[in-house]
Amino acid sequence: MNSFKKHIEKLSVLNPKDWEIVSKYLEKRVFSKKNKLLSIGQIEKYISFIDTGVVRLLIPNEDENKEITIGFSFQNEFISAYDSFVSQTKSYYEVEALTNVSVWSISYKNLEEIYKSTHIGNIIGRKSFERLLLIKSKREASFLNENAEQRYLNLFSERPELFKTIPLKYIASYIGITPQALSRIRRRIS
Amino acid sequence: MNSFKKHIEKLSVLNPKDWEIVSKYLEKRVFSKKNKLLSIGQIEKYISFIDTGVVRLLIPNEDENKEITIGFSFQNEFISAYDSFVSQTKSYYEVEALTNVSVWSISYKNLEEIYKSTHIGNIIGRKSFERLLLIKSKREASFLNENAEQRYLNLFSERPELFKTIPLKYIASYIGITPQALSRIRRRIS
DNA sequence: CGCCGAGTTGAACTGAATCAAGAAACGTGG
DNA sequence: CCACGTTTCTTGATTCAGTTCAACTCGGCG
Repeated sequence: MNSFKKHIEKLSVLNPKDWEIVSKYLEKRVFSKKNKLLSIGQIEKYISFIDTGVVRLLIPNEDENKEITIGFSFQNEFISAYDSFVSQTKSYYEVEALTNVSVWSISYKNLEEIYKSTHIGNIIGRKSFERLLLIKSKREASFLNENAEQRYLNLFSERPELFKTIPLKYIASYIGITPQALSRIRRRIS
Repeated sequence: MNSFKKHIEKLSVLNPKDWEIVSKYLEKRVFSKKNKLLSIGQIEKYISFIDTGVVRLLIPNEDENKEITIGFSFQNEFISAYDSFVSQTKSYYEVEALTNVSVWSISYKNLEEIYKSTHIGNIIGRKSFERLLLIKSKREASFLNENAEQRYLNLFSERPELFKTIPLKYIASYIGITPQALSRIRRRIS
């Protein structure tokens, strides 16, 4: 729980009373590698803070083996199928554990309680949303006016940690190209 | 103000007291065609509801004439440079009036007041965010696993109103292709 | 040891960009 | 209300980035 506490202390001043309330609602959940934190069609019940591990967000495709990766999250980041979470409707993407994963989760209902009774609740909700929107917006812009090589280089400079743990084929999918194309780009620029 | 009221009544039950508070904070703003509601580098101060007109969101590009369109909004929709608004940092995109435009705006500060003193404030914030996130997410998925023709057809079926008022070159830019490519697609499928 | 998934490489193909030029539509001033 | 210039849209020819299909290498694991 300590990593979570430290993280939100960075986002905003955390008074002890607020923390008391928040911590009461934290649920620890663990998942082993390749398992799903959330499957297609389920309603996202949690917003989660990754204590250890790496997860991937993906949209599985009609014709198998053509799934697309829409995001990754690491230790000390929040993760949720936000679309589904905020609207409490079925998710059209999956959340999958790339490694063994351990998270601290707050359920939708409990988050509402936290909103009502603390100041920090809003910060958690707002900040993790801001971050998401920023990533999505950058991503949109990069699809619209960069080529694959530039997208790769950007990703590499902005999130180098990705390349330590994540298979290249998922990264290829994330930047919107085939593994073959990524392989060629990497050879070209090295 | 009436169109705004009707709109939020659709989103949630609106009690008279809440409306009294909200309406007090509404500012009418008008822009004539081709003017900007927000320029690059400014901080978005408002969340606005479009009473009449059409606006376009765009990222102007280093080499002129290569700007990219990242969104449109119509009558009875909310519009804001959300990224900038929520984080109160400089916007990297512009909001431009494609026609003469009239909006009802709520400033950041006043929205905080509304949050504190009404229930409807949250609904306004939350719903317009949900909508944005949904559009962005769909868009991301469509860039990743659809070709230009499919993107065009989707857009056409989902937002036919776009094609009545908006120059095709902006639509081309929005779906991520050149006007020439769009022209060819349209010929091919008709 | 043999297998399997991840990554690489090659060759052919294709969707969309680019460059260039002309046609159509639009709006502004006389 | 017409004439003009400007912007938008279309069409053609060429080029190019990235896909597809296929074969091969490499490293880890049962």
